[in-house]
Amino acid sequence: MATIGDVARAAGVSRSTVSYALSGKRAISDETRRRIEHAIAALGFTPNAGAQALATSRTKVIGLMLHFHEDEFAPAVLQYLLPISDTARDLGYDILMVTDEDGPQALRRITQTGMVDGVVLLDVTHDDPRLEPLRASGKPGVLVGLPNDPAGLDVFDLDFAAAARVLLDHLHGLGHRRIILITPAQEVFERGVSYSWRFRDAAVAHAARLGVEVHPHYGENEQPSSGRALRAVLDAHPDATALIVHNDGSAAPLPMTLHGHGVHVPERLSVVSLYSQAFGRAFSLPYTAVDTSPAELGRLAIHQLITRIQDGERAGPHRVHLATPHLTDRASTARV
Amino acid sequence: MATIGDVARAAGVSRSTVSYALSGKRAISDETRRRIEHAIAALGFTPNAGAQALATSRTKVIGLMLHFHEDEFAPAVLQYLLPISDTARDLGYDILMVTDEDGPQALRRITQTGMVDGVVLLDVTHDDPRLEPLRASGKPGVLVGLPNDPAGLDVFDLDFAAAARVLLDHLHGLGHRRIILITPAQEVFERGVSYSWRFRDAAVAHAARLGVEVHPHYGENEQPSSGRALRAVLDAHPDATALIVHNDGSAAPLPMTLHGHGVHVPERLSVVSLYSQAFGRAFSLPYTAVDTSPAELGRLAIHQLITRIQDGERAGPHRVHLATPHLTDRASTARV
DNA sequence: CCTGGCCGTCGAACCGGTTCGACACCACCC
DNA sequence: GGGTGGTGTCGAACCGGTTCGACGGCCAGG
Repeated sequence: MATIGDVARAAGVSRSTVSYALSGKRAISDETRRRIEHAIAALGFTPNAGAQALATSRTKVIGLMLHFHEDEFAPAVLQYLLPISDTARDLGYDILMVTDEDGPQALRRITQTGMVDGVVLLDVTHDDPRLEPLRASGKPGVLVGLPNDPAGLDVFDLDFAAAARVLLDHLHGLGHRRIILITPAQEVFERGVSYSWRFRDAAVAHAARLGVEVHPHYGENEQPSSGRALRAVLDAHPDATALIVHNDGSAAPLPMTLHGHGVHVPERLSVVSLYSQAFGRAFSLPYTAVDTSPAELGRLAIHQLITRIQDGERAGPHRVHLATPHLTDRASTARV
Repeated sequence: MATIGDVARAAGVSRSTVSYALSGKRAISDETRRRIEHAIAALGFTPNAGAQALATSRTKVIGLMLHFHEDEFAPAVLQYLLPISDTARDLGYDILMVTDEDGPQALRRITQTGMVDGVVLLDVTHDDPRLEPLRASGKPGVLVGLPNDPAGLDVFDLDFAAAARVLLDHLHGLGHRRIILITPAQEVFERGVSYSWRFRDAAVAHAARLGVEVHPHYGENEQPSSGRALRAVLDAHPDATALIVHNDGSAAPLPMTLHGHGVHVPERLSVVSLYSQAFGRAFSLPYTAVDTSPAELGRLAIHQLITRIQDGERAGPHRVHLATPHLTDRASTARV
């Protein structure tokens, strides 16, 4: 593997001149630049990442921390991965994907060794144990998921409370007054993933204001328990006219579940949910839903992170960005 | 951030002594080791990854190259990600995840800059353009997916031809003589993903040997086209008694599709497929199927890669490992 | 008592980049 | 004609580790 010294020798200049030609931080004569470029092409020179990192304390790598939990639906996480990776690459950064069981320790490892310039945390919980080591590391960090105290970090998440109100308003406008809500699994609440209660509590509160009955029930993540649970809930509320599903694991098999129970949508039951376009396409979900736009959030998160990596203090105060939910009407709701 | 020099000073020894205490490559007295460990704990020292990489030409990072294609079902790729990441971490390696559009160039970037010690390629095609730059890089590489010429690289994949025979034998044993085969989408064949024709061609050949009719049809990846296509195929072969589905995108919505068409399994139609346990669970698939065991393949691939990184030549000749398929009977087949 | 060998430690060189200060050269201006 | 300023290049130091050769001290063996 050719080094910058080899290039310098081939071009008949010093190593520093080659470095400046590459970085453009000092002026280089056309003639010299030409010879250097020639030598680089001839030798197939590529700067060594380790040496560059050592000299500049910059690695051009971003850490992406995620963890697949038993209680959550794996394909859901995937939707964030790709946009984050693609956006980072467009901006010249690579992604170090970390899925360790022990998040805080893994975080310390990648930050303190200087492997990464910044970190994205996915699936952040209310009292996430990764936040403290992240702050202590001094590296820029951006969160997907809203914690209790996001001080010193940037947050990008959907405004789940607003999403609840949008969906309720939609159903209320069509005359629905008795509504079933399938929430994330109980373990998700217990793990402290705040979107679970941000949505549910806002739904309950808004329902009270509208004079609507909302009956929340914990969803399950896998079939067939998910289907059985849903049937039990439907049976328990025979007079309910609408269903809100806030649970990927329950939404994915929903068409089959409802069909299996002979429930016609929207004639017998109006159904609304929350999921991304990609998710809906993969699982063929035909429901009116709030778009959770993971691609959009991932893009924003990476842009913010890289701005902070490159501009430091000048990037301004830390932000909590809660994206405004948008409803996509797919005609799965009807007037009562 | 504390450096090895700071530790040396605090412990009253030289930098090299600290290095040897850390690596264990030379003997260190108990007394000195104690002082060094003390200093390390007090200063919170962690060796700098860039410096270490520069000095040793080892990064303890593995490149993982994948790409999400339009014509393939996203959740399928995910199944490989986690086991690969977990296994690597267990063995002390981190994962650099690369999803670039331009695979060969991305591969050159991560190998020639010395960012990674080795590379895993997912979803390898018959004539994969990433193989040549990978070989040229001189870094160990392991493939998931069987290419035309795997010289110099290790391959881990399911034996799809054997899988076809296992499934056909199973159906043949139950008396089925007219069988529909849903293959991967046509674009997958055209992209050169060899498992598509390895399975189909073996099925056709084996069927001829058994005296069974097999009718292959390209599947689609998304609903509702996938369902429509299936119905058309079923109508075209009204006398078929069994269905083999070799297509994640068609398998995922299969229960709903069949249910929607009023096809009872296994009374009216015996159904077999190929998918992993995790995939089947996520999509609630109740079919007798060959287990594609992505977790197992991922684990093996990483172990082999790391052996090769650490042992070089001594790791022995390159292997093409085609895993023997195993059938999990879920009672979705019946005697004719 | 001397010698040989092992043990534990040190200093220096090296890995491959970046960056600072110095300086030669030239044009320009007064 | 001498000072000024800008341009282009160089050498040296530095980033933070690893590793090689050297060496002093100690113990065992002859």
